[in-house]
Amino acid sequence: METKFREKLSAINLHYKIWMSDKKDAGILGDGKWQILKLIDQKGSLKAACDELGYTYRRTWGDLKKIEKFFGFPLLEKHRGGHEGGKTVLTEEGKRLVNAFDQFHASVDAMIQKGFESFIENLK
Amino acid sequence: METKFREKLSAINLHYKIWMSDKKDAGILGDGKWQILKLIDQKGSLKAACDELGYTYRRTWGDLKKIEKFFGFPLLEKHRGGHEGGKTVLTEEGKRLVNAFDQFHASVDAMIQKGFESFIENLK
DNA sequence: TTTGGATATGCATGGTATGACATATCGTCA
DNA sequence: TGACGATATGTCATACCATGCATATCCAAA
Repeated sequence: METKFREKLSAINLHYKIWMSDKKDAGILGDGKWQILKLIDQKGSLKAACDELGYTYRRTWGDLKKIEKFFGFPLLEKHRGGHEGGKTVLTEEGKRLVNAFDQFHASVDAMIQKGFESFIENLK
Repeated sequence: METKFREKLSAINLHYKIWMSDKKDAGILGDGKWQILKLIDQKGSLKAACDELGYTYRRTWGDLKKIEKFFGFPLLEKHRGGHEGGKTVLTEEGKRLVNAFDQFHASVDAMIQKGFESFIENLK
């Protein structure tokens, strides 16, 4: 089947976002916070993680505050002071959350890609 | 396994968005346009569809213009004038696009829900 | 040939998200 | 014990986008 769509299909880029919210739809965890949590733990520093991802410290700090407020317990071990200025790593719960989201995301990634390919086929 | 997360898990709502864009990341088709396209065809009217979904006519009109500009051919048959003021229905291509997105969305819906349940289980 | 209601489009404005800036606090190590 | 650099937090400016308002255009039916 030849359709008018054919020549445009390769110009289409697929995007998607998954996130979780509380009852009031205030964002809790999404791709952004997930990434930054992972990188914070890897680098041992909130600031360093922000710098690398190009996020502002101010904003990220607010995001992390929200997610911890929602759960009611810390996901991060934050330390101020010291010669290095401070450091931040994930708590056990933080690691658990990130790992769960890792798995979720990986399974969704694969499926969405497959579904998108079918979508394109259907338009050919 | 009993974790600190347990009591909060039921308060978490899952959301996701799928959309397509051109190379410049200008939105082409997403949940909003998909819904409105379907409803326009059903109602035979752009205005009626906007009213029902609570979208502004002004905005929706702009959205539809973008998607048609991207594809380079009409997805809608728009008629002005007449006693009824005018009417709008999908072209063959419009229907084809909506149907393809219908299928895509349905398959993703089911899969994401399943993945989310596993995510919750992992946190228990 | 007039009327009515939907399509079509420009523009002004106001609210919100975001970033930029400022500054306080902390604690370890040299 | 003082200096350093990261954590922690308030505030203000602004850029963006959604919304609303206004208005032009069209044509079938009465």
